[in-house]
Amino acid sequence: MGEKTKKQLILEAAAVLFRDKGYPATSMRDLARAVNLQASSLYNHISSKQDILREICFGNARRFLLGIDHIEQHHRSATDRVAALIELHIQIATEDVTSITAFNDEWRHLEEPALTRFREWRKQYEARFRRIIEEGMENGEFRAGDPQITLYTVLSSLRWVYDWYGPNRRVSSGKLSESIINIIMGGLRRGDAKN
Amino acid sequence: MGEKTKKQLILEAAAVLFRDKGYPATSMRDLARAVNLQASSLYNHISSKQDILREICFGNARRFLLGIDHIEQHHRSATDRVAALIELHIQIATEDVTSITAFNDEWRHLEEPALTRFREWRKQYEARFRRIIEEGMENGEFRAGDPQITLYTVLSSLRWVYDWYGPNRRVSSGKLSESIINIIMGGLRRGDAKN
DNA sequence: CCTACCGATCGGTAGG
DNA sequence: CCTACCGATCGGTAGG
Repeated sequence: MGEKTKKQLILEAAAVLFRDKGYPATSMRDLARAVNLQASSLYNHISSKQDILREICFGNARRFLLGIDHIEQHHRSATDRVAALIELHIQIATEDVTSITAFNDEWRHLEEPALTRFREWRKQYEARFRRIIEEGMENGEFRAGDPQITLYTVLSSLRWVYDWYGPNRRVSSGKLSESIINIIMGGLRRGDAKN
Repeated sequence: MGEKTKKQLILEAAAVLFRDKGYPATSMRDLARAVNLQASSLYNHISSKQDILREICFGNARRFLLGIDHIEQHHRSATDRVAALIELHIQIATEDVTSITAFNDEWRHLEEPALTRFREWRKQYEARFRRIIEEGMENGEFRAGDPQITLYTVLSSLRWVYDWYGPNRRVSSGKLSESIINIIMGGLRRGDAKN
């Protein structure tokens, strides 16, 4: 179990470096220095640089998929489900900012076959999210619109939290979710303004 | 002027490579191959790899700053200004997708002093955008909220267009702007739903 | 977990 | 615009 902890330390240090410099610009010597090891000693805990990226990306993909599983089971209306999904993204982002940023920005450096698997998972996640938006549009909870454009606008609007939360924790995770849910659900415009 | 054209070709090829592989993973040999040159011959047109990144990032920063200049002069209400800013982002993204993606994702690989200068420009742009949101909240056009959180949510919601537009041109730039303005201004929820 | 080291590739220069 | 080449650094292995 001493082994296990060391590997975890390496993965965490790698996430920080990948976030700050990106995967290709992070050398195994950088990483070794961060955990007080020689570069060659890293290979007692991980099998390759690519292996580290895969663990980070797959681990986070899993968190999102488990999250949407739970939400589909415990919420019924499209409004509740979208609100819960927004909360999920904020919660994941705020409880492990560095890992999620690496996941978001560096997945494209995955090699095959991991890359295809990762894209598959993401496609599934997006399809389920889009289905919820479509249901909301069909049953009148949401205004009509292009579900794909709506999906990407919502998903994308959550991404800044990954880059921003951490150095700027002046706002609690709960307050942040509430603010963002308000903006996404209700828009900028005041409710009593002209349509 | 043959020189000038060749440099432009190099910058465009570099933008494609930076978008696809990222700045650190793009080698000067990759770039040379893309423009049918030997790696060493690139240096007759550009002075360094860093020089290419700087031109791409500064050029796009300029487009955004000129855009917001124009909007502040020609629009008065916060609603019009935010709508015009959204259109600006979509327009810039759709008329030169590759360059803008490199600008968005690779600027952090700028070296000093370019990095500081770039951050400065971005800070100014964000401050002006935020000021418009604050004015809208003060005069009642927009619902009250945290201007900083609102700013980032709006800015971020526009970012997916950079990654997505290009292979997916099934939607015109105008239609896309209209849809996104609707979502950001009015939110997901139907206007007649409970608050 | 270390020392020693590998072949490959990097950004860039010299010189023409 | 090319050939030839530089020192530095890369991810990773051998062997203990």
